[in-house]
Amino acid sequence: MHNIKEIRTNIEGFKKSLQKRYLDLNVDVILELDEKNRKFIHDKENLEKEKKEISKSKDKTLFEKSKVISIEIDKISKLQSDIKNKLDNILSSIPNIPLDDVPLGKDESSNKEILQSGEIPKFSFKPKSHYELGEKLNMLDFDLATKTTGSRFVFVKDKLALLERALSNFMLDMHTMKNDYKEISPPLIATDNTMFGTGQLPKFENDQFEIKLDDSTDRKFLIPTAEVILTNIVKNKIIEKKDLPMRMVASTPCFRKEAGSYGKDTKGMIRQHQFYKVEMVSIVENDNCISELERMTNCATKILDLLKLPYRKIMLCTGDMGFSAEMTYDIEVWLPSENKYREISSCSSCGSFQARRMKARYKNENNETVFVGTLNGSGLAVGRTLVAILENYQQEDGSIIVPKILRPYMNNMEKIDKI
RNA sequence: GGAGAGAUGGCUGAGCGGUUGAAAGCACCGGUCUUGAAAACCGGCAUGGGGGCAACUCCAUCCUGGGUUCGAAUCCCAGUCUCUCCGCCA
Repeated sequence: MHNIKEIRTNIEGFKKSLQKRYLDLNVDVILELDEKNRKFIHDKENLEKEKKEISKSKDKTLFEKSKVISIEIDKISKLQSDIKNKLDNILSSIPNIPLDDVPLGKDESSNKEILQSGEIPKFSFKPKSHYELGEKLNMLDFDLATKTTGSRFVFVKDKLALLERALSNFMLDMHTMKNDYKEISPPLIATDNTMFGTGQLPKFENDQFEIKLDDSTDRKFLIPTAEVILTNIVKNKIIEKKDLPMRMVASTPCFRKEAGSYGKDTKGMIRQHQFYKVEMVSIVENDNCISELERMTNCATKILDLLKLPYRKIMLCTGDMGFSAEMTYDIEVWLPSENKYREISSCSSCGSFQARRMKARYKNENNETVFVGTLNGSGLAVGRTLVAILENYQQEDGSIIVPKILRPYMNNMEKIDKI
């Protein structure tokens, strides 16, 4: 959420920033609404002052006049709040502004590769896709999910279910024991206001699963990522400086409609309506966002290092970043069947963008109340990690070697085999 | 599901129709004292918005939304949330 005051005082700068996002937005409309809004506020306040003085004077002869003023105030208030709503609607749909170091570009072709790591496996046979492997093992069942639920769902069974659970546990252990994150098991449902805080609403409502829970006035949604519910822990709070940074991690199912991705990744479990993800969230002092982003990204890549999966780290360009981000690293894991890297984690700094929407603040060293910085990153997407293990660790006979680091989490199983 | 109680500043907590934006305490910041710290004492300390270069000033806000009144933190209605008791239940 952008500060209208800042926009007003730096129109050209704001326009330029939006151009980085390749956004076609009429800034003049914003300024016009802002001006109208302020005029109404001004008029309204003058009347309110007059009314206040009458009531203070307790002069009965003026009471009738006060009534007339009240009616006038109501009229102006209505006009003012309509304008303000329009303005807020526009402002809350404008994405965060990229940091200067973010490469300029419209789409993923302008993303910048930072590094590659790990050895891409060589196969003496044609590597199969994860869904072929999983179906042959009788441990991934897409048809069954279609029958019970619909497309873009899957039944994970038997040893792969264990592998999935092992991955969650392994990742959580790393982040809690080595990386200083506090484990949270949060609600999987969030209110509309919570969804607004992290930026899923109002613009991306079509991607969300709304559910009917009760007749309360707020709306409820299944979380598309634990980022939503973890970040909003600090909503409407003023945090003590000594309590920062706050680092939290959760393993949760995530629910996404994936509207607009028809025909994309329709096979397999790359793109599902429901998937597990281990999510890291950091709440930091605003100046520490960049260093925390580096730290968080390292926490994510460390998991891939330990699993011995080849990956690369890229910085997303201005046009490819998510709505709330000011800088994003994507981590992409190597998938032999596709012969390319696929996203397995995305770590973003949101600066104070989400904090402003959530009204999440802290007292800085000058005792001023200022907005916190928020960051989120997958550490990692569990479903896609499962995919990566199946494909990278596959054997010619269709069995899967269990990565060494996971074996303690899987009753020391060394291989996933049919039977 | 039934019956009650409550929601006030960063926190705790008074106030229950008219200088109350709000007592008091804690926390925090500045000062005196101290070799330094602690204690004690003095002072400061809510948020959002409008106007002004600024000192400053105006408006709103005591859970949310309506209503009564010249005037509402205080009265009325609706909603949300929290707590206690009873019932049901993983």
